[in-house]
Amino acid sequence: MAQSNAGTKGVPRFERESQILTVASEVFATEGFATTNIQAIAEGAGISKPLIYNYFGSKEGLFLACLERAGEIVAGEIERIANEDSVGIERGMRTLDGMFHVLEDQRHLWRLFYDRTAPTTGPVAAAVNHYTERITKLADEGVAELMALSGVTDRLDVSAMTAVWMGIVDSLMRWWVEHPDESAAAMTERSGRLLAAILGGVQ
Amino acid sequence: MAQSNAGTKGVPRFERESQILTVASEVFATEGFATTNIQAIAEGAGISKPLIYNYFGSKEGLFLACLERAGEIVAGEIERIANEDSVGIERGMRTLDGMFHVLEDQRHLWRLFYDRTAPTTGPVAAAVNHYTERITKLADEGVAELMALSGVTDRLDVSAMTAVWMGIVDSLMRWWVEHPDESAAAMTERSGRLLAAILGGVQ
DNA sequence: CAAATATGACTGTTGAGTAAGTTACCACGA
DNA sequence: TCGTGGTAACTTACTCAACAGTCATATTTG
Repeated sequence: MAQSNAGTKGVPRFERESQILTVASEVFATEGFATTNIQAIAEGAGISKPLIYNYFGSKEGLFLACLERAGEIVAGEIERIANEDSVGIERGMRTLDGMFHVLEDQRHLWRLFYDRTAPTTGPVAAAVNHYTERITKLADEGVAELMALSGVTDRLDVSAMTAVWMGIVDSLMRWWVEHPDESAAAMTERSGRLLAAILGGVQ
Repeated sequence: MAQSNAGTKGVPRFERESQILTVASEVFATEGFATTNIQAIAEGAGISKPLIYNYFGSKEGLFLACLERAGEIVAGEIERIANEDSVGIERGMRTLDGMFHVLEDQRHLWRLFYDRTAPTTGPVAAAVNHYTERITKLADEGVAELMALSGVTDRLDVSAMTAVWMGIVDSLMRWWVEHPDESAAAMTERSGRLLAAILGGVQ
């Protein structure tokens, strides 16, 4: 059969992989793993489906690669900030600021880890666990510190508060995705105003 | 062909529908619309797939019925509390308490409205919009009131804070699903302690 | 026996994954 | 500087399984 469109376009593997990952991360993060159509990713990247399978092996393999790239960015930044010497609310605000800055041009990446339709066993589940644990561990540590300042040490309370904190970050990220004109710096400032409003509105 | 298992089992339609909805809501809410297998719901309810199609027409029809049942419960309760006369943080805490109580035996229902894999057009999308708007409208109103106490009136700030507030409720619900032994009353008390910790931990 | 409740066994489509090949690039020898 | 062969990049056209949805038929109840 005539396959007149085949043949290399001179794009080296690494570059093509990275381009595919960019497209795939956005699609996976917005549609969810199960709903995502590999064909659509191929079209979005301007290539054919088999090339994706050549490079990533399977849909899971592709998703895994997306997770790893995103996970290193997010977990790396959170760990970097945890190693600074802020505590309590201050540490929370710095973490938010860090997230806004590293994810400014790829805001959706955060959502890759909150996908109910992703496989719950195998390497994907392992990677999700790995990164969420790295992130949750530091969140939990920060939250425990904050709560201790008010004399709360109950493990369940700390665990619930950690869930709430992660939920807050998640909400802000989602809100940010829907407001593409807002800069990272603007988001940091906004977060500060929201905090102040809570603290001031209680009387 | 011999279909020896057919024939009525004496369960009237309304009762069967309601039983199917209970099973379906839980599966849809935990797996997501796209990943959910109708066959699995049928097995969970101890009936066959065609019966579901007889009663609900399609997968979307079934999901829609779940949404409507859950939506009325949640939106109804939030509206009831909004008509009371609390404001600010107090109103937020009462809303939480209301949610914990009406959803105590069906905690996952809340998640039905946060499904990225649900259809984005047609009657399902319309229902999701209808209920999230009813809920968000009241949340936004409450949040605007709270923020006004601190002198914040910026629309974007209020909108972001509403997103955060809904995210907090969502996180607590999710945490609750993972801690089935906690009662509604315990959750309300816990929420109070978490709030106090934030307010106290800032100095 | 009419209507309601119920099912086994099918169809059709969608989409993950693959087989088999085509085309461009590049290092090397003459 | 011009073949030439090896390899990396790339595609068309398929297979196959899962699952939404349907059809024809069976059983019970009033």
